[in-house]
Amino acid sequence: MRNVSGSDDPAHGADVKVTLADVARRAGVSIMTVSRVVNDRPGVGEATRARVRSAIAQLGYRPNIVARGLKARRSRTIGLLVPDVTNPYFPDIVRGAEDVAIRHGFTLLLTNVIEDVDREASALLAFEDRRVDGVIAASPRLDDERLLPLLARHAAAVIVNRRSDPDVAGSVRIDHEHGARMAIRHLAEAGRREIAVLAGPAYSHAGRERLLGADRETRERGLLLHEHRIVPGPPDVDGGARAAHALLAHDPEIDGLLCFNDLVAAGALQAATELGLSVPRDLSVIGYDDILFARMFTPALSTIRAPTYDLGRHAATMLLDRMRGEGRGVDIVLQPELIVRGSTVPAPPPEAHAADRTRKGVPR
Amino acid sequence: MRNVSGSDDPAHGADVKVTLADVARRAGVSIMTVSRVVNDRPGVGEATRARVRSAIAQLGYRPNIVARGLKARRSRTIGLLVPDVTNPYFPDIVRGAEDVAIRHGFTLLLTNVIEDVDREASALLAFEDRRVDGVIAASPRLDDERLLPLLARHAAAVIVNRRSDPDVAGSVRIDHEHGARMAIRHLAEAGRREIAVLAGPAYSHAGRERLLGADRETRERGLLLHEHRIVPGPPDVDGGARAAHALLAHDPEIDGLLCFNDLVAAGALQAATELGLSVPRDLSVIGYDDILFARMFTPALSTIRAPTYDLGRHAATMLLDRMRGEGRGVDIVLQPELIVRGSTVPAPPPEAHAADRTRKGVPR
DNA sequence: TTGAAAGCGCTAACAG
DNA sequence: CTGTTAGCGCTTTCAA
Repeated sequence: MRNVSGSDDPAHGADVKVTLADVARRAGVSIMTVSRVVNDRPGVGEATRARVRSAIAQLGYRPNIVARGLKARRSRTIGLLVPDVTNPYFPDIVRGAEDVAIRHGFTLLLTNVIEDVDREASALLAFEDRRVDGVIAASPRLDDERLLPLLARHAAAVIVNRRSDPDVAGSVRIDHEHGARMAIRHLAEAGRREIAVLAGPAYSHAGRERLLGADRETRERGLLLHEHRIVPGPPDVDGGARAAHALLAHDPEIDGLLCFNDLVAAGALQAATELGLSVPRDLSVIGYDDILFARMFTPALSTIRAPTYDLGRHAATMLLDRMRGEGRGVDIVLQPELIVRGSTVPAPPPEAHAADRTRKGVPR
Repeated sequence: MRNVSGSDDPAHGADVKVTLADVARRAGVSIMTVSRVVNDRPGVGEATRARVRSAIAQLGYRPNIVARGLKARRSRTIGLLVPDVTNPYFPDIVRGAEDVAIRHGFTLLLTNVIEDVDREASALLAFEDRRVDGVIAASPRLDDERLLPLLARHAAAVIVNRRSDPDVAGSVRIDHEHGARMAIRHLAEAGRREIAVLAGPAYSHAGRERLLGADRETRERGLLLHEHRIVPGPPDVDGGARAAHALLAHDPEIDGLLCFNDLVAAGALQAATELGLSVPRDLSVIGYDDILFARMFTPALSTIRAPTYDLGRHAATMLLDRMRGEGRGVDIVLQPELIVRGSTVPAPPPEAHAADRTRKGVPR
């Protein structure tokens, strides 16, 4: 019973695949009957059904998804595109999406495009070649001009972290403008007036929305966000360190720094240390995303928490809906949350507040 | 030219797929000729080849990998199994494997089994149903009894972080026994005598090897590793915090702690803080893996660096070899490296030593 | 309730 | 150099 390889044949070594025909022969029925049983379709007598079931079990039959996909035009596979799994922001999205997908019998084809737009485009084509049933593009960097036609060729698509044409793809995103506004407001309330932004990759849509929010919020507070205090750069620790170093060395007036994400913020914290600046005394640093490690930095990083797992979960759910032709025109916008820690204010509030309740895998 | 959807038909919306037959008709040749051109096979005149090429370009033809896989029995897909992408240890492996795979025209089917052995087994079967060309199992938790038959059904397989029967699967692993020995030696040389181990999941093979190394090394140094100072637990921050809290609260003598991985160590650092212990004064903590964030903890975490990216790279290379029937019987064992930071010794040495050279995305 | 025939899009093997 | 035939394992359609 626990023998996956069938009882007739120990099936040591590969390529001894049992087909519908084998099962049919064994059960003394036609291959169509077996197919019906396998797919739980009506039109098979109880006795026959039982006989077929037992043949399936004996032979250890498993349907060949490739063959099924060729005929039936569905693969029960979802293509998931992420810029870089190495950034802890994305694995949470992956897990959210995967949990939903698996529960519905789908498998994820994950592609990591390493922050490379061309690889992004070719990954989308590769998904198509493999006839995935739908795609989720997490934080795509391609411009609409190139992205939308590529997505339009898929039966169903969802974009994470960016607005989209609802006919082409659903959209699940975070209100980044609001997130950036919260961050700026927090910096301002901490008394910071000379604010700079490490803006991340120029092609990031989320980044642009945050910049918009930061710009508006500073303006409304009568602060200035000088253009040369908006510094683009790669969305990783190294990129953050370099950008922050250059920025702070040339412009020591800066006392508040909003970072593209927590990795960039980690780099900024390092740069500050190298330059002999004390955080938060001389400089307040706020990140974005609230990755698991943000609270372990020194000082612990204030940040804007993005509900990443939910982002993935909603994206997959929405995709499944769209595959069934439902839910077109539904967009989901999730609200981020301000998390205050030691990198922006001298005396961090007690850590164990309500904000920590949604995060799994973290003590308390 | 840049029009992916073909020039005849704007092909807005999905399911307007161009087939070999379409191209053949357009080029006025047989479908076999087109197939030869697509696959860069000889036996087609230059003129014809050019004509076919242009038809392919005009129609935006892309081969249907599903159909090809059905006939040719290869999908150019590799199944990659990881316990949990949320642990920064694994994304590095993923990237290493993916870089190699993509360079050779393969795609990764990634499955995250969330530290669940049953999901691990079913993921392996799902790979089979999809007729992947080979599988890489990263740190599989299944016991040999269950794992090996599952892998044997695949044409090619590689196990990461664990020994294996070379007929069934290749093996790329880290010399964990040695790694644990280095860790213990380091603790001992720092004057620690009362050593405990947060051993991670009982089913982890890597964990067992490390325990073996720790046990031998302590013995050889005339130290004792009491059985009740070996505490299993989940391999995440939360698990580490709980285990460390319980252990240290009941056994305050402990002055050296070897952790299953850096996440567990992070939890241990938190627990130490909660218990009012100063690291490294009262307690030295050493992790394992050297994830990107280890250096950002407070204090910065001493750890055993595992060459993760290389692990993935070698695994994929070995798998590709085995698919071609080469390299059976070749095992790869990589050596880990001791990284000393502030969590084990009071005065951390200058950070920017040679050890940092292999790690990408980190300043300096 | 059951089965036979046709074909998804492609490639291997053989013919011309 | 080019094309024809057969068939991968399955599901859809239609007939019994």
